[in-house]
Order: sequence, then C-alpha cells, then structure tokens
Amino acid sequence: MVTIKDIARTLGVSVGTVSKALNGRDDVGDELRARIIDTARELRYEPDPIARRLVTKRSRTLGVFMLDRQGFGVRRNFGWLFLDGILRGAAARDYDLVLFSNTDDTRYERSYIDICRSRRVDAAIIVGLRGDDRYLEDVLNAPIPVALIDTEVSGGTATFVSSDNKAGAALALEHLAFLGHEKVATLRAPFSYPGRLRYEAWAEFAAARGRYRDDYIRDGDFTPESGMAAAAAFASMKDMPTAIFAASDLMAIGLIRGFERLGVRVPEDVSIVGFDDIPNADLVGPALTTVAQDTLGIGQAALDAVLDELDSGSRREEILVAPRLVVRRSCAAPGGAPDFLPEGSPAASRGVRRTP
Amino acid sequence: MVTIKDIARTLGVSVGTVSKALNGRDDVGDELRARIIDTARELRYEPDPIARRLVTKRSRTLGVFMLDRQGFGVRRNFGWLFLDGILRGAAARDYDLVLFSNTDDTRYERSYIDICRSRRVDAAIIVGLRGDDRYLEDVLNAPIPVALIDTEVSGGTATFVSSDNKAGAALALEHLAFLGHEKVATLRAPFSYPGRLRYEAWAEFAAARGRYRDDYIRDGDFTPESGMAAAAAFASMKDMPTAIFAASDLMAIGLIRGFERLGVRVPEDVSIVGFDDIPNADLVGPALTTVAQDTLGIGQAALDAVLDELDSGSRREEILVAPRLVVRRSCAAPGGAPDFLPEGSPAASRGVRRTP
DNA sequence: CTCTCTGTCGAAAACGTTTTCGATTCCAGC
DNA sequence: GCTGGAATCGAAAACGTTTTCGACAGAGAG
Repeated sequence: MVTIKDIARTLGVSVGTVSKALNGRDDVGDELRARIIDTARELRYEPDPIARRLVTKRSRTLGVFMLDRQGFGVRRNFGWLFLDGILRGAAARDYDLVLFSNTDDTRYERSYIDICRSRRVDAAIIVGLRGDDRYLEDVLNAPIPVALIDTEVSGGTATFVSSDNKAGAALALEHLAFLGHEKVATLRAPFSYPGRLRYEAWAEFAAARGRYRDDYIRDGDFTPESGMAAAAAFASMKDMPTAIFAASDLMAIGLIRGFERLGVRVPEDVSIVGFDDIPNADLVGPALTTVAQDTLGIGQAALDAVLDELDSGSRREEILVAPRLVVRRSCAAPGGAPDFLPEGSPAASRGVRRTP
Repeated sequence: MVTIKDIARTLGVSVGTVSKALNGRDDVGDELRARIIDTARELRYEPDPIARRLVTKRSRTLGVFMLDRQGFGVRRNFGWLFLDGILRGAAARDYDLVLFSNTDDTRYERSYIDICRSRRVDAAIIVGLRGDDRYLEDVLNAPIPVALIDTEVSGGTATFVSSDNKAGAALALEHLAFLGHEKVATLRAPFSYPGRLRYEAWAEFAAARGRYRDDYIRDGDFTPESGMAAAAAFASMKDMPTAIFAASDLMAIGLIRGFERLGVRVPEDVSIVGFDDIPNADLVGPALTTVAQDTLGIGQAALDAVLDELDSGSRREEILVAPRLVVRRSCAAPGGAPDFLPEGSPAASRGVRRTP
C-alpha cells in the first residue's frame, strides 16, 4: 500500500505539502503541485479513507436500515428497490453505504441511531419504520440527518420521503374516468397512512362527480386474501361497480383472483387498478394496470435530502415524489374490449407508461 | 464522544492498560480490569472503529457488489434476496457491509477489486457476475477472499456458491412423476450454466425412464415471451406432454400465459413447474409450483465462505445449497383435479413446502 | 534601506486506537 | 541474601492522514 509518505520521500518534500497539494489547497506552488500530482498518479497512490476519517471526523458513509416487517415489506414488496435508488445517488456523490437490517435480533437490541453512532456514519436512511417501533423516539430526535422511506410516522427532525399518494390515486381514477367508468369503487387500507391518503383521493374524486357511495367502499389489510374477500363482497352486490381502485397491488391481485374464482372476468366485467407496481405485477393473470411508485426517485431523493442537510444544514420536512400510471391489461372501458385504450388519455400527459 | 483516554484519566492509568483490559489481554490485574470495565460501561464508552482499523489493518467490513444485468437480475427482485442472507450472516459475525452497484457508470470505470482495495474492505461478495464482464480477470485473481453468487463463470481463486441445480430439478421431476406424469417435457435455457444443469437433470431423468424425446425439448431465454412461444409450440403437438418443467419461473409463467391464451387449462390439461420461486410467484394465474432457491442460505453460505477464508485461510471451490420444492396449484395429476396432492410424495421427504 | 506583505513550504500536533518493550514489584527457590 | 521469573503496568511508537502555525524568501511600498 503506497502512502503519502512514499510520494513525499521520492520528491524530498514534506507529507503536509503533499496532502495540501493533493487536496487543492492554495498554499503550494504550481510547479511543485504538478510534480506531486504526477508522482502520485505514477505510484498509483490512493488516500486511505480510514486514516482520513480519523482526522476529519467525517466518514463519508451513511447507514441504511432495511427494516423487516415480518416479510411484508422486504420479501414481496419493493423495499429493496429503494435501495437501488439510494445506491445510485450515493455513487454519484461519492459516498459509501453501509447496510443494516433488523432481522437479526441479537444485533438490534440497540437503537438504530445508537448503531449509527457506534459506526460513525454521517447520516441514515431508514426504510420501513413503523409507528410502533420501540426506537421511534430515538429516530425522531436523532443528532444526525435522517430520512425515512416507506414509513407511516411523522413529526420530529427526520425528513419524510414518499410517493405523492393522493396524486397517484388521482392518476388512476382519472384513467378510469376517461375509460368511461362511472361506478368506481375502492378497496382501501385505512389502517395505514398511505392507505388513508389513497382513499381520500378516491373520496374527493367520487364526491366531485356526485358518485360517492358508502357501499362502494371495502376495507382490506394489504393482503391478497383481503382482496379475495372483497371480490366476493363486490360480486354479490346488486349494483356492482364497473371498476375498482385498490390501495395496493397485493389487494388488487387478490381481487382478480377472487373474481376469477367467481367467474367474473377482468377486465371485461370489471376493471381493476392497483397501486405500487410490485415486482412481476406484469405477470399476474391479466397484467395489472397500476400506479407505479418511483422507487428509484424516492431512494435518490432520500439520499439527496440527508446529504444536503449534511452540507448546508437545511432540512426538509417532507418530500413527495410523483408516481406514474402504467397501464396494462386489467382495465378496459366498461363492457369494452380489453385492449381498448383511447388516445389522449389525461393520464398520458402526466407520464403514463404502457407495457405489455 | 468518550474515548479511551477519558477512562484512563478518570482511573489514573495509562491508555495502553485500558486497551489491554478491554481487549481481554492477560497482562492486566483482575481487580484493575474490573474497575476499567466498570467505568467503561459507566461512561458509555464505545471504541472508535475508525481508529481501530487504522492500526489493526483489518476493517471488519466487506464489500457487496450488486451487478445489474440490464434489469434482469435486479429489477425482478431476485438478486436483492441474496442480500438479505448476506446481511444476516454479517450481523451474526459482527461485520459491516458496504454496498456497491454497477448501475452508475462513472464510478465503475474501475475494477471491483480495485474498489475493494481503495475502500479497504477485507473481502467481497459479487452477485450476478457475467462471463463476459470486463473485470472478470481481476475478480478471479483477487488478492482478497471473494465469493460469487448467481454467476455463470468458474475457475480462479474465487469460491462459487449457488443452488444445487441438478438436485432441485430432480425434486421437481420426481414430484411430477409421483403425480403420475409420464410425458413430461422441458423448456430449457441452454445458453446459461444453471440452465444447462437443470436440463441435464431432465435428460437423465427422462432417459432413466425410457422417456427421452427430442421433441419434448424447447429452448427459451429466461423471458416470459419465450415461454409463451414455447406454449404455442407444445400446444400444436399431436402428442402433447402432460407436464412441463421450465428452467425458470419467468418462462414457466410465460407458458401459463401462453396456454391460457390458447384455451388449454393449467393444471387440468397440462401441469407446469418452474424454478427459482421469484417474488409473488404465488400470485400469478394458478399459483406456481416451483423449486425455490434458498436465497437466504446462499447469501449466508457466501458470507461464511469469505469470512472463513479470512480467518483460517482455507478456501472452498464451490458451495451448493439445496433448493426446496414448493408445491402450489400449477401442477396436478394428469387429468386429475387441481387440488389433488397425494400423501407421501417423495419430494415431501426432502422438505417440500405447500403454500396456498 | 527598512518594513510589511504575500507566497511557499516544513514541522509538528492531532485524531483514537493497538502493540511492543521495558520497568517495576513481588515472591519463590536456592 | 541473592537470583530468577512471573505478574502487572506505563511509555511510546505506530497507523496515514489533515491542519495549524511558524519560518523563510522575495517583492513591493514607504
């Protein structure tokens, strides 16, 4: 390992000067600086990040916590996809990422912030923090910049980044309206914060059109099973809706499976639109039309938030990133052909994407 | 931040003694050691990992590279699952994980091993390395322990860890045989190494039963589209197989979608079994029966491999971890009811798992 | 010519550990 | 009483940087 001393020795200068030259300080002569840079390159010198951290007290690393909600967020959902966005952002700004997870109990007898402290990370991004987490207090009062992704809590000094749930739901509802649906129901998940927002969008949309009906509301818990149950409930109605907006893909797929079992066809008899765009949502029965969370954008936004706070000290309360409607095959005009998709959909102007 | 000096000062001893006491050296008195440990706890002292690394030259961190094969491994959310296993193993052995990805081009103008060197990580785990990677040479001659996951290359000093593909395929084929299938075809992916192994298992199985037929072999490329094409080809045969073993879930789902379009029912008319157990494979049309890769086990095995090599210097060429058959609804007895699953399946004795 | 200022460089401390080596004490054994 | 060794502790170097401060030269101003 070639150190700064080696290049100091070969040039007959002091290590301090080498350090200053390499770091672009202005108190070193142009000619000498050039020679230092040359031999540094020649010797294939790379500064030791460890030694640098020891003196600068900044580690240029940030901790990422992937919190496992008993397999809910991580295994089938897209928790990992956020990581992709974080990763790209970190690479672009030359930060390192150290990864933690709370699946192992022995290690997480300590608060996440405590772990950050002991690992000397500059900032933290936590994905999947729940409102009843036992370390919630610590997180909200953290002495370092913290960004929260895919979480249901609010308040405190952390910055929250999530999809713009109401705008996303509006995208889906506008698409259904454009297809000609008047009787659109919702399968909501009112126990969660994003679930409530998505429902509110539905309620406002329905009310604005004079189409609000209490019996077009069913409650689920984000599981496919609750979707199947809701399908049975909807199918037994005398005035069945022609379209259903589900608060999550998992429930939307549950609806599809439920209707399938009951012999009602999707999308011929009823259109279904989900929310999330979980992995392989394009492969389930009729490929799912859904509003896709911009997981990459969310991850990058979270990273930028903590790093900006680190640099400038300016903290942002909340960051909403726009989702995108991706139309596939689970929605059609009421009674129309499944492939019908008129040009000029209002959703199209906002970045609709069509995939096979 | 309370340092080792604080402890030394409050106790009136030297820092060296404190360090030795805390690290369990034997040249410090029992009574003094007890007092040191007490005040360390009292002062909430935590050793600074940065300073420690500087002197010990071991960072207790390892680099993980998630290589993106243009969205193939990563976006479908398979690669990330390995990370979960790696994470748990690292937590158990008190190592930190720094994460890299090659999605950002600017950062990866350098070899992965070069990055490890500059980041001073002790070992590396690379998931998704391709045989035509431009840094392949560097990886195979790396001066640090390296484990390769989900890769198609071999040779060199790295240790390869993957599913036992032949055993897994055998699991699926035995299950089909037990259900009563005599005419089982395969949709293979011969361009990839695991694909070839899975095919070989089919060929051996078929040959052993005198059921080998060239026209029961179709080739795909791991995409759902190739599965749909194969479905059309199989459906047009005069002597159509009653079961198909697909070399991947994506192709298996493609088969299902293709048959669905042609009006042949799964599993009533043809049984289909896949390989991988990708996320949400239980939600596609008929829930997919498949052989599940033990992603957790693979990740942990990779981690143990590099860490053991670090500790003892003993390297392992290859590690095969056993997959598991998970039976759902895409397989049935030929002409039988979809829910038929006889007791005492031979696969059951090897850890078959049944999920709704 | 002297004084001050600017530009350029080196010396040294500092960051928080670990580890080596030597010093000191104490006690057993002769 | 002296020697030898074991037990216990401290001093100091070392790891590879960054940063502060002072030294020195030269130049420009008075």
